[in-house]
Formats: sequence, structure tokens, C-alpha cells
Amino acid sequence: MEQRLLQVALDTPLHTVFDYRWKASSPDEPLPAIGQLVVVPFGRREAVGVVVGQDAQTDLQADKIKDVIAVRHQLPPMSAHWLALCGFAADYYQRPLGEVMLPGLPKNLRALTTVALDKALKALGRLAPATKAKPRSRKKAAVAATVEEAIVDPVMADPSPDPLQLGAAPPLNPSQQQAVDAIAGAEGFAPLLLYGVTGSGKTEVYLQAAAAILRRAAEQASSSGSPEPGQSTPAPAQILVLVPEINLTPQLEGNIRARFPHLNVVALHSGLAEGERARNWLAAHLGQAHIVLGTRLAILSSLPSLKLIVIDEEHDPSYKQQEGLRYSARDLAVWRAHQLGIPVVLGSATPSLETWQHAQAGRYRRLELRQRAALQAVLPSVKVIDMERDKPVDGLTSTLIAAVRKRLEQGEQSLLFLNRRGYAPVLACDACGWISNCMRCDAFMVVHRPERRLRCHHCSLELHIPRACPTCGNVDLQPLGRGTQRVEEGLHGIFPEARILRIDADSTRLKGSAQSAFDSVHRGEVDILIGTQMVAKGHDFKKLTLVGVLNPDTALFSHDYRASERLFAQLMQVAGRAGRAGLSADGSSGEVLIQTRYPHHPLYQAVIRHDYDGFAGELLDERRQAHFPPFMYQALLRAEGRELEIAMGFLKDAASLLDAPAITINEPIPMTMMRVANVERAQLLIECPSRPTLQAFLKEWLALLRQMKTRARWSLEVDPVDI
DNA sequence: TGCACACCTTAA
DNA sequence: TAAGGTGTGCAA
Repeated sequence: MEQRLLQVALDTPLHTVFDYRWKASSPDEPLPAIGQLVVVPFGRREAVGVVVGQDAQTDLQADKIKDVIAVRHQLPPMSAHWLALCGFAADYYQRPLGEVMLPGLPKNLRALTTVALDKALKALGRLAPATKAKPRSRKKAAVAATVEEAIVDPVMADPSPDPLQLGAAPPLNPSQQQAVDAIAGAEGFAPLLLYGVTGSGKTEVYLQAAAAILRRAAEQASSSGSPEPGQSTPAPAQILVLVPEINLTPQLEGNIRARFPHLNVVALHSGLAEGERARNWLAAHLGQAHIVLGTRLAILSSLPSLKLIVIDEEHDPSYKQQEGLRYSARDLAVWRAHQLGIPVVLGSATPSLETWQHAQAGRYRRLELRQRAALQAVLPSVKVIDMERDKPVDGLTSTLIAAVRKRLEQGEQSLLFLNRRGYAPVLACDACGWISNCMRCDAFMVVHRPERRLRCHHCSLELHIPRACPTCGNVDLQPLGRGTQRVEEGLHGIFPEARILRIDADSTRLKGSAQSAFDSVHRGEVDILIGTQMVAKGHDFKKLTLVGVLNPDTALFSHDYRASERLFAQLMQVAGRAGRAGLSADGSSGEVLIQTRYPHHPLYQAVIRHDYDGFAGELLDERRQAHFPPFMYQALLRAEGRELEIAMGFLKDAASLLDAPAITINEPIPMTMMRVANVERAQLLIECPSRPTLQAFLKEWLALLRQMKTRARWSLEVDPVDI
């Protein structure tokens, strides 16, 4: 019987692939293809891995090599393109291949039994070969479903002669039409920045460009011969739409489904139940899904006929994975589009400086939408309220209170934005100076009044609110500062007749509660909405005409050089919630009021002018002079240990291990939030103006680092965002 | 002596 | 990373 060696990628931190022996179970069982999923013994466990090579040389002794346990023949192998994508990501982020390939697969595909997998395949009309049956030509069996068991694909079941028949689409304005034409008419790799103010109808551009690309692909497919009978036809084209967060997906998903009622639209995000996640992932992998709408993790999904990638709100920080493989879904999307030779659309009203710089340099094509799309809707007027002159009571200035009252009288909605959840950020004792420090972290414990608890937002330690000061016994403890809960309390006092709703991570902890909260705002059951950045994104509340920003100043003086870029984007985004549907009852446009102690700060002045271009230009000049990204490439080596010395010692040794021209190795520094959950952390920043030079250095350096003996836990992040 | 816990080794 | 083996200190 035939025996061959396979190289298999497994989800372990070891930077290698593993050799296994494969033996045919019957004379005609084919050698597992590259990209095939297999089950192998690993240590004392079994694990699912991906075949990444065949018959490579091995230095291992023959008796060390174990046999493959099972091959997932019922799944078509992952495509060469997907393998290349994972290979690139593994290389670029300096992680083992298996750690890129496997964690992104749905759990049901990584399970050691095939029960869930076969169930999902069956639901999709693709049947696993009967496991008990005598071996037969598996290739055929794996690809084609048997007639009586095939559940008809919903796409194929539709009697409509034209599956691309669209739902009603609003007419486009000229700049939207130009953008659609540019995307649909792009040939080969084309990165396009769709720069459009909030409410300018970017979604409509995505939808119509997608329609054009799907239609063209369908025409090409039908002119080049009909599919074999009995096989479910793979979609001639697939489109991937990335969105920042799960709670945005329902609305957009609804829009897409309504527009393409005859196409197979699937969602991919971490909030899905395992069964649905596996079905949707498989629909994408089998080419059945025409449109995949997902969060960052969807960028690593298998899409055999991908023809267009859209990244909505491309500047959003949630495209960056912040644990495990710390990838940027946006950057991987651009790489993927490049490798496939397809267009990638990056949409934003406030693009990331990286993207903006690419556009300025002509590497990305810029498409602009300067007007709001809805009839009569104009950009909201933005004003600052000087908190030195108009002293706030309960966090609200009299100007803002008057503006809210006016909306109440007009039957319109107001949104108050405060990016700080809880009741108060700290509890303090006036008598002895005690404050609510977390006992495990260098951070305050936040007062949560409804739950009557102190909570650390860094390590989630929870305590009862003490009735008296733990050091001096004083019973009069004062909450200092103001979070959303406290503002909500104050609002009830000021507007006893108003319907007030708070939306933040605390109020929406239960599954589905965020959606029902947003629904009730849409239905007009809320007069005043108070919330954190959760409310700033995506939602299109028709009756909302006033946005109040309560206390954004802290971000102005952050040590993080990206803080002002983020604050600007956040203010533009939350401001964009006002007046999207048209004019207010009194004929005015939407209004945005920002309470600040620094009314003349250039950032606020730029927001007032809606002047992203000017502000981004200034920030880019600063970055260029300071040698910061996007004019510098960075990597960050982090270390942690029980004592700070362990972490610092490791980083000092690491810093002197290797040097290279054009590489700057900075001094190791203890982290700002030094102690988190009783672990001391420190970090070391590496910089280089050339990306390839940095990559080459990291590769060599990490090989040395991995040989170092240390008690520190460490990890490297390429292109870090939080430094 | 038993055991909880920290730390180290190994994976093909 | 996960699982198992080894070594240490402590209560009884």
C-alpha cells in the first residue's frame, strides 16, 4: 500500500511544520492534497491540521514519524491563494503558519469528530461521503452530492430567471455614480479610497459596485459554458464586505439582503453560534456564498471566487486584532486584493493616516463623496461650548441643556456622547485621601452604581462599594468624575418627563440587548440617548437632530500620538449621527455641541469646519517631522514577568543581541499601565524607515530571541497601534 | 506522607 | 499552547 510523507501545519507556538506518514486506506484513495484538513496525533493529543507540503525532505528518524489518523476528504482543500495569504501573514507577523491557519477556522471544522462538519455540509446540500461505505472514487463523492440527500441550495431553488435581479435601488448622485463606475471598471489590482462624509451614501456605492461586478461575472460565466449537471454551481463571483463591529452588522446585513434578494448573503463574525458559523464559513469556502459580510476575522476566510473586497470605516481600530496573531485586517485585505488582482475599496469619512498618505502619494485612487445623499440633508453645524464660561451642572452646560430641551419640544431625539462607562471613574475619601486603586493593577476601580460595585476595567476585579473608607472609616466617600451612569441619573433630574436610554457595554451585556435598545431608538421610543462609542457608529437614527459631546478633552493631551487622530475620527463619526434624514422641524440642520475647556484647540476648530483634509495634512506633516508612522515602520517587543526586572532584563539582553544598519532599537521602557493583574510589563520599540529592511531584521532577530533562556513571557507585534 | 503549586519539557 | 513530569514547601 502506498506510503508518503506529508507536512502539516498545526496550531502550536512552535515555528515549524510537522512531518506525518500517510498510508492509503485503499488502492484508489488519493494522496491528500495540499490544503486538505487532516487529523494527526500530536504529543498525547490529537489535532486538526492543514497539509502544506508533500514529500519534503526530513531529518527525523523514521520511527519518530507518526501516521495521519484521518483525512477530511469531504472538504475541498483550501485554495493555493488562501495558503499563500496565510503564508504571507505568518511571515509578516512572525508567527508560525499553523497559528495563522487554524484559529480562524470554525470550531466545528477543527473538531476531532466529523459530526458537526457533516451536519453543516448536509445543510448546504453538500454531502459527506458515507463513512461506512466501501471506498470508491472519493474525488467525485466529495464534490457532488447524491441526488436524494442533496438539500437544494436556496440560490438554485429560486425560480427567478435572473438571480441578479436587484431590489429597489435609490438613484445615485453624480459623485456616487463616478465612484461606482471607478470600482466596477477597475482592472486588476486597484486600491480605492472612498472618501465620503458621514451620510454621503457610501453603502449605496458598495452595493451598486458589487451588483455590477456580480453581473459581469455572471455574464462571463454563462457565455463560457454551462455547469455540469448534478453539481451545485459555484458562485461566479464572491464579494467580501468587512465592517468594524458585530452590532453594526444587522442593519447593513438587512440592506444587503433586501438589495440582493436572490443571492446567498452570509455573515461571518465571532457572535454567531458555532453551527451557523460553520455553515456560513463553508458556504464561502464552497463558493456558494455570493456576498460575505464579516468582521476582521472574515479576512482569513476561504473565498475561491473573490472579486471585490470592501472595507467599511477602514480607519476603525477594531480592524486590528489585539491578541494572538495581531494582524491588521485592512492590511491583509489590501495584500489579498493585490495577490488576486482585484479592486479593494477602503471607505471612510476620516481615513487612517496610512491610507490617506497612500492616496496623497497616488498609490491609492481617491474617490470623493462631498455631499450628504439624503434629500435636504446637509452636514450638521458644529459648535464648541466653553466650559470655563458655561459651568456644567451634572456634567451638562446650560447651553446643551437648552438645546436638548428644544429637541424635546420638537419631538426630536438627542444623543449625548461620553466615552466613559460606569458611574464615576474613581471613589475617594475626603478625610484621609484614600482613592479606589485596584489592588492588582495601576488603575482606579470604577464606581458602578446600579450594581453597587467597584470594578477594575483592566483586570475585571470586582468589589462591593465600601460603606466606609477602608483606611479611616469615614462614611462619606465621594465619587469623582462622571461616567454614563451618573449622567443618566442627572438627566432624569433635569428632564423628568423625557424617555432616557443609556447604551454602553454595561447596559448591553446580555445577548441581543444592544439590538433591542437600538430598535427602540429607531422606533422613536427614546428622547435622549446617552452612550459611549457604541452609539457613535453606523446607526442611522431618523429623528436624531442633536449630538452633545460631554468631555472629550482628555484625549487632547494623551501620550499616545495616535490619540488625536482617533478623537477627530470619533467626533466626526458621532457628529455624523445628527440630521442624517434631513432638516429639523424648525428648518435647521443637525446640530453638534462639544463641551470643552479648550474651545480654540485646532482639533475642535477642524471639526467645526468639517475639515478632515486640512487636519490630516497637519498631522501628516507632524508625523513626517517626528519620524512616526506612516513614515516609519515599527515593531514592538513586549515582555512580562512576576517582577519588573525579569521583563526589563530580557528586553535589555534582546536589545543587544543584534544590530543592523537603518534599524533603531530604542531603550526598553516599563509600560505606563505597568502592573496589570499582578504582572509587570515592559516593552522595546524597533523602528526602521524601510519595511523590507525591518522584516529582514525581525526574522533574524527573532530566531536568536527564541534561543534565549528567559523567565519572561514575551511577544512581538509588527505595526503596533497602541504604544 | 500527601498535596498544592511552580516550573520545566516536549510535541513530528 | 496543552499536557504531563519533576521538584519544593508545608501541614499533618
